[in-house]
Amino acid sequence: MTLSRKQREIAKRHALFLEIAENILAEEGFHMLSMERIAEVAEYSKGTVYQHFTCKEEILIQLCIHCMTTLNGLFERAAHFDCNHRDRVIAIFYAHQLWAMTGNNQTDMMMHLSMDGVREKVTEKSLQQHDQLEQNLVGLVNKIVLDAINDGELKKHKHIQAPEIVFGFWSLSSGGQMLQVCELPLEEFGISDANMALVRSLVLMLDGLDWQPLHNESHFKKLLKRFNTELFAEEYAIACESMNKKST
Amino acid sequence: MTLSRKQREIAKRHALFLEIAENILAEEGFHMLSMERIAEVAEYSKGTVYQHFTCKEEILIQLCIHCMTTLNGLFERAAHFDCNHRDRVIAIFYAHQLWAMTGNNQTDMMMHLSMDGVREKVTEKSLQQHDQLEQNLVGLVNKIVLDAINDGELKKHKHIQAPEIVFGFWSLSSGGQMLQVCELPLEEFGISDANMALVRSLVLMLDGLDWQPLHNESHFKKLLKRFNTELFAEEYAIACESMNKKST
DNA sequence: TCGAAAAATGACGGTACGTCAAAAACTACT
DNA sequence: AGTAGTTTTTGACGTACCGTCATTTTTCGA
Repeated sequence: MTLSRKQREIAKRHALFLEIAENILAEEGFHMLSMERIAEVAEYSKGTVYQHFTCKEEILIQLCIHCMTTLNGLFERAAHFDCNHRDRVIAIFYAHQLWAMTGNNQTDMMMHLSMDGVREKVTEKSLQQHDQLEQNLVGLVNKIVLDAINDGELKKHKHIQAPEIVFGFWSLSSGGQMLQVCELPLEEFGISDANMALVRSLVLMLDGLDWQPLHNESHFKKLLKRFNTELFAEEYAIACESMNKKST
Repeated sequence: MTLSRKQREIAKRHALFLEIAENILAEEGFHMLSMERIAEVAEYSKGTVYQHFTCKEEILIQLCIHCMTTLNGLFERAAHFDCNHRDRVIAIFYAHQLWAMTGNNQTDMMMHLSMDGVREKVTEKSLQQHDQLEQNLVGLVNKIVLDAINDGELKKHKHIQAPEIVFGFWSLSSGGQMLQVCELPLEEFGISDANMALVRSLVLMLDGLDWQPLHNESHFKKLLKRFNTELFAEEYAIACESMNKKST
């Protein structure tokens, strides 16, 4: 019992540190995140922070793991939505966009993680967790593609296999988010709603694959509405709120 | 005259510093790049390096500008290749992939640039140069899309305009490169040739747009061959060499 | 209440950034 | 050539952050 209470306290502080780190990241950006600062805000000393995280990068990857777990949940939900496989892919893609809008700087964080020198410094355990989650996310989409082929929605292509299709989706989505994160003047380029542009690009790919059933515009609009009201009602609200805050 | 000689010397050293920075970046990664190290390798003192670059970030953006100038050249060539508009888009996309394979860590570099805190620190002049180049690159592709619409290759879509289409291409390409740069085990996911997967994804988007004339496989193969032997013969050779070196 | 074990602390060594006063090199004029 | 004035180069310095570890403080059972 005593031990357990102690453990609970430690876990709580662990979460506290992560939360503080996330706040700093969201409000002041990555370059302002430092161990000293976390310790200061948490009113602990640096050494204590180091008892929870072997290094700065370890905090980063644990935040990422947290993010990806959320994302995994969203994807799972989308993958089991009551619709055909084609629309499920769109649902997952949409979930990714929604997620990026929801939290602050989450995409940014993920980008930093994939940068040079991070994977080398991080705990083996965290690395495995991270890679496992990544596998899950990709696997989920991959399975839908395969299911679609099995169920006849999608014809097998000679020159592009399921994993390559998934890679294409993944590139489109994460690339689009990256471009949004770096302070590009997208409006100047003539893009008012980047996320919608990305979803429509995805649809282009699906159409290019001749993935049945093809949409007409009204079906597509209805589908989006279902996402916002049924599947991701809560997330949609948060995303809207978050967007409003930004423009204020 | 005297002044001019001086200026030439300064320009030469400027280039030297940039070259050294590029080498360090390519061989040891971003986290090993430091002003001290550049000075040491160049056999100058730190202060002298700071006379050329106001800060570390300034070196980064100037390297990026150099990269983007090269890229701009490739894109220009591709945009005037003797073929239809559809194939020109593919040529530009292909150029981007080839470029990423050519140099070392160029994509990596560009990613670092778009990260938080860099744009704030950098010279106004460099920033403008960079943004101008970016505008050029995007504008080039945008123009091809518009031309294709004018020439009847591509029908105007109600719900996705030219800039959004370009944004889709851009996301796909840069996202794909990002995923390759972070040390993802793409083979494990079932992807043997990521760049080909990306090009094929692009073709899916074009097909989805019903951008005429549609390809059959043999046309596509021939087109790629033309890129490798006519349009980008030199770059293709360098890219192959670079790939071999990596696998050694 | 006490003493051993566990936890928290912050001084310390190290690295890198960016600055600036002093030293060195260069120029032009006598 | 010698010298005075200007420009360039230098590296020591102040600051910030990382990660470590000996010392101090707290905890907890006897």
